[in-house]
Amino acid sequence: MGDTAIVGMMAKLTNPSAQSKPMAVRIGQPNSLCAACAIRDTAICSVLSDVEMQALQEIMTHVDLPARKALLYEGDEANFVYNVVGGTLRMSKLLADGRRQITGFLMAGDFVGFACDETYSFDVEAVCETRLCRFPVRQFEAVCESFPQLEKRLLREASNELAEAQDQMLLLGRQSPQERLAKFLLRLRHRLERAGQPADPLSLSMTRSDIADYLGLTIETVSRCFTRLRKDGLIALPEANIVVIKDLQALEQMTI
Amino acid sequence: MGDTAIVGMMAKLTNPSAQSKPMAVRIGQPNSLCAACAIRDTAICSVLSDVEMQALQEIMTHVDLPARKALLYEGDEANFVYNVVGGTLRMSKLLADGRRQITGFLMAGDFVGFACDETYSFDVEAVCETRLCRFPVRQFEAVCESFPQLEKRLLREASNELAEAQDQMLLLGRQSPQERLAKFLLRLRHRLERAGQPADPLSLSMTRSDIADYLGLTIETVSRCFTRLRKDGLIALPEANIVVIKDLQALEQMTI
DNA sequence: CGTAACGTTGAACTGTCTCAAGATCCGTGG
DNA sequence: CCACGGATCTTGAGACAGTTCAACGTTACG
Repeated sequence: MGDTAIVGMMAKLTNPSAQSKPMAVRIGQPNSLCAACAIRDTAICSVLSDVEMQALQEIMTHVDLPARKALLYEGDEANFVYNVVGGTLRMSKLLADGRRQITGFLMAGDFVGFACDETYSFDVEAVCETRLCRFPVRQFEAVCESFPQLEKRLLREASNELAEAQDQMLLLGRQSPQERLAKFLLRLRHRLERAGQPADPLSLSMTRSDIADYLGLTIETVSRCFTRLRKDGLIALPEANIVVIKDLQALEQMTI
Repeated sequence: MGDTAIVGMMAKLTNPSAQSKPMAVRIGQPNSLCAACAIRDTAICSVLSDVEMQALQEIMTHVDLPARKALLYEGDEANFVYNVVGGTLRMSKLLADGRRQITGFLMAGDFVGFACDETYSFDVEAVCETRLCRFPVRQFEAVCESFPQLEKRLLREASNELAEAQDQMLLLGRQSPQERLAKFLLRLRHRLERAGQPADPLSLSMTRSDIADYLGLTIETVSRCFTRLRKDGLIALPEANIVVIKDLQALEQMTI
């Protein structure tokens, strides 16, 4: 019974086209069982045994966000760290005049909250309906003390993000709009596959504006690039948010 | 006696204008004393006591690189991690046709070798004469097991780099050439200050080509931006590689 | 059915790149 | 000591890619 509810929730969270009324931010006290969680084997929790996980579960609460709602803002005190359970978020930075750069999309299994300061250095907002589990950072650190493999896993996670960030710098600094979009689609595909979500008809949860701010382009350029890839037969676009990859090799060739 | 030699070495390494004949790669077996090292209190070693540091020192060897020599290439087996003792290196990624993006400059106190794979995902080359200390990654991990504060320090280091990477994405994706150069100069100033090196007349160890590949621009655009900043009175350029910041506030204002 | 958000397309503009030439600095060798 | 060649940096002119501005189409929703 409880399980079906979770499954239903996850179905909605992982399928962006299944829209529903935005609900208020909900902080769930009644913890669902971590052992049965969808990201049990992919998130940082995967390095803990079911018994060890008790310690995490005790300090964990759920956060549910409707689409477009912010989880945290740059400058906020970094009091919590999170795991994404389902849905998609965008991490971004702003300039004074409103220019925005999205530094990454966060999806099921991702860790949120690497902070070098007392405060976050970025905004995080939900792209679509999203669920996270939340840990008070102090207590989380205490759990890390007990389980060194958790800290090691965090370091692996950070190293991964660092490598991705470097790849994104290459994209932003030296690749053409076409190449950027191709890389974006391939990454998204890879990311969804890894999260065990449908990736053949790629379903985009983010808008053209989000993609543009991620790729360092304007929405018009992004749109033109989609059209170009479609006309060249590399992709199909049954709907604006549904991408079918028709020539994987050609796409991959573009990004090298 | 040994100490004076080290001091002399460091003077050369930290002052890019003090050029000397390029020497071959030298891997020093006779370890200088870590306790007396210039980066003892800024690098990751700072979390270890002199006694604890013995464990690191035992597995450490020095590497000396002449300018332009590579330390490692993308795809190499990630068998070592490093600390930069003195000098400057560039970390970069290449596309098949030779386009290059420099993802960061490494200076005294920086850690090298965050790898999410069995292999490095970037090139690292010396910009000027450089010294590093090198640790076999397996043995380094073993030392980490013994001293959990070391792993914690690494995580802090990675989180820092991640925040810098995100700021660089903002720069590459959304800032004008002028803003990019201003930000670069301020960062370099900050970085040198932190490393305890002279930062008032800013002495650039990297070429215009390096700066261009770091900022996602061409060398011509970088040159024009230098000229523009000079004509606007924000900086002075007594030599091409010496920058005097004349209006710090105006520069800072540009980057926000 | 009307409005608002989102996406696409076209035309003109503009900033950066490309290409080319000249200036400067450095180490080398006559 | 000076001439030379190479590397680096600067500057200019023209080309072009991506942005800006504007209009239109589509979809979702009250």
